[in-house]
Amino acid sequence: MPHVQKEVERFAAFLQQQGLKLTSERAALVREIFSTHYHFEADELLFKMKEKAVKISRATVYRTLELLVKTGMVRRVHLGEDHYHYEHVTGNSHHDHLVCTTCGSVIEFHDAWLEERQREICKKRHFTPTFHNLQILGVCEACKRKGEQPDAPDRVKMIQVAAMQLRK
Amino acid sequence: MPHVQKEVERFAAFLQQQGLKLTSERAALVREIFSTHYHFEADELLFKMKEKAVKISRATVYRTLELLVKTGMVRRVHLGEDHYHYEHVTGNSHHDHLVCTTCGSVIEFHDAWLEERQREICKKRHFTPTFHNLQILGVCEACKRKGEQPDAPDRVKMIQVAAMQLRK
DNA sequence: CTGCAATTGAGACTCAGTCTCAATTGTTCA
DNA sequence: TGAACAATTGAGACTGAGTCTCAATTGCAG
Repeated sequence: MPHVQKEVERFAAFLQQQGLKLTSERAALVREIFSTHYHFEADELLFKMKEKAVKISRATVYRTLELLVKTGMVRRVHLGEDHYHYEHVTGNSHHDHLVCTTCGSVIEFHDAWLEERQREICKKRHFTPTFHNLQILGVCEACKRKGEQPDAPDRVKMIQVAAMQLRK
Repeated sequence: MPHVQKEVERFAAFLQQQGLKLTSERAALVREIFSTHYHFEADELLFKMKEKAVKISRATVYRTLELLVKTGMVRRVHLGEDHYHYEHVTGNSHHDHLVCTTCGSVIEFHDAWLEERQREICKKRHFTPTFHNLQILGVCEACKRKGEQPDAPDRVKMIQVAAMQLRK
């Protein structure tokens, strides 16, 4: 990922401008976040850092995510029915999510028409939108084809278990 | 609210059909839920029942909400950036939400065009939708007019405090 | 190189929500 | 009507994501 360094610099610039410091922990987190494509959870990030033997505390992970959300480099999203997920924001535009309730996979999509219509709805109600969040829950093609197979051991659950053990 | 009794009966029918029982606690909760219009939180409901001197435990509140969600009489929604909220479902159709991030007020809306477009998007991706959740966050007309006033003590926070004290 | 504000880690804490289990209650059937 | 028994309840322990505190550490401006 050649862009990662650029993202670190973007964050550094923001920090400086706010009178904040670019610490090694913050840089490491940004590098990690921007070198993967997937949506992630805070604990999952914590876990990955431990795996790489980069020691960063839970508190710092959350604090850094908060800063990144403030800069707009990371977005907090609801997926499915659970707690928060995060996704990094690169130049590319806003998108929404199709979430498979069987396997947890996420398909991103963007639809200009949908966005435009939302703007119209807001205008009609004299509401000034700043952000929106649309998830469509359902069943993805692969799961539908597989039919009612017993729940596969899924990635999310495995991560949770791993994170729990770490916590000790 | 003359409809409330009808809702209790609807729930009773569902329970019977599942071999479950209509207890006084369940009936009281349904009556409470369907005699208010607003979105509510589980703890808020618990609090209201205590206020009315109807003793119902936290566990029962959550268990009953779960049943009501299963019947489709109540819907679980994300509003703003927090935990869950619930809303009762009467005959009327699905709707989405405009959520004011300043005062927490919620405007419901329904737009057939939006819904139709979503169906098309799903079809194109071979995704079988079962449900969706759209919130548009922003600033409502009243708050915009008031400008940048210091945060008013809001309803949500008050309820949380009250609920916390109860918990003891 | 120094000084100091910003930052960190460890772990206590919060809070919504879940689970357990003994005691209670609604319903079915005689 | 009443016995029998499964479903339900309440109290409180527990969980897990996220927040807070504070002493020790670190980045950076001068």
